[in-house]
Amino acid sequence: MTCGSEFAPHLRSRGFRVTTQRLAVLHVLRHSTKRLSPGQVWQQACLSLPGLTETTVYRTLDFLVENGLAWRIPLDKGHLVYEIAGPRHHHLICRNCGDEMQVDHSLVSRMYAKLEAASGYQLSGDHMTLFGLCPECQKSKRLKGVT
Amino acid sequence: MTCGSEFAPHLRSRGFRVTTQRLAVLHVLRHSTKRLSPGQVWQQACLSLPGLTETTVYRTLDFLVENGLAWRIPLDKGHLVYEIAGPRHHHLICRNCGDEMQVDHSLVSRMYAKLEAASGYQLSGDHMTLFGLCPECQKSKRLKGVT
DNA sequence: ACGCTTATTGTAAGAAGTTGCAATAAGACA
DNA sequence: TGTCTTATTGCAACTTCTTACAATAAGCGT
Repeated sequence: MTCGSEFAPHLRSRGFRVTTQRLAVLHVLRHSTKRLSPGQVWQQACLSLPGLTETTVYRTLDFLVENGLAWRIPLDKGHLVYEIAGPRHHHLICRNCGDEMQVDHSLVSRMYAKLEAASGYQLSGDHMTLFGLCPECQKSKRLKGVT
Repeated sequence: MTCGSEFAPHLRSRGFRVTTQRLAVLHVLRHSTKRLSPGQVWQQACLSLPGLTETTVYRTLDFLVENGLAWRIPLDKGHLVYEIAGPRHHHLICRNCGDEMQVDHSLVSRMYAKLEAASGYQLSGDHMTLFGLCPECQKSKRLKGVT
C-alpha cells in the first residue's frame, strides 16, 4: 500500500493513529477515477481489508474530510460522495443525464472574495457542486418542449 | 389554512392534486422563520393533521422542491433542511457556532454567468450554502490559537 | 521486544430516509 | 350529487446512516 508513506506523517504529526482501516479507505479514494459513495468505498476497501465495517468507513470518511485529506460532496438530494483531496476545483452536474464537469476554482474565486468582503466571514476551501442542464440536454429538452 | 388559495392554482394548473397533506406541509414551511428538517416538518404538520406519515412528508418535500415551491438546503454533513421558496438568496454558515447569514443573489450572479459562459451549462436557480467562520468565531479562534 | 495508555474499531441497537404495493380520496364529467 | 379515473397516501419492509460502549491495537517509553 504505497499510500501509507504518503499520508502517515501528515496524520501522525497531528497525534492521530495510522490504522490499516484508514489506509485501506485512503487507498480506495486515492485510486478511484470517480467520486464514491460510502457504500462503494466500503465494498472496494473490503477487497483489501476483509472484515472492515461500514461503520468504520463512515467514521473514517468523516475523519479524512475533517483533516483535509478527502472532500465530501453532497449530490442532488443530499447523498454524499467522496473524493481524495487535490487541486481545488468544483463540479457542475447535469440534472437530466448526470453528466459531470469540472471547473477550475479560478472561475469562482472572485465571488468568494466578494462574499468574504461583504459578510466578514472567512470561507473555508470547500468544494462546490452546482446543478443545471448540460449543453446536450438543453438541446433535447428544447426539442421535446420540456421546461 | 390561508395557504391553500395561495398555492392551489399553481399546483392544479399543472395537473397535480391539492391534498390536505400538501397543504399541511406547505403551511408549516410558510409560517416558519427558520429552515426545518423533515422530522421537524413532520412534527409540526402533525399538529394540524394528525396521522400524517413521515413517508408522506419526505415525498411531499421532494415534490415541493421539484415544483419550485420550496428549497432544499444541504447542511454540513448532507443533512437536508427545507424552506419555503422566496426571493433568491444564499446562506453562509459558521462551522464553529452555527450562525447563519443570508446573502443576496446579486453577489454571486456574476459567477453564475461566468460559469455558464465557460461551461455551456444552463445552471438552475439553486440555493447555495457555503461554510466558513463568522467574524466572531474568527476572533475567538485566533485567541485560542486554533486553526 | 514488552507493557501501558488511550485513540480507534467492531458490535449491536437505533434513527433517518427510501421503496413497492394496495387502499384512499382529489378532480373531472355526467 | 354520484361515479369514475388515477394521483397520492399509508403501510410495512428495507436500506442507509448514527451512536454507545466494550474490545482491540497504534504508538510511546522502557
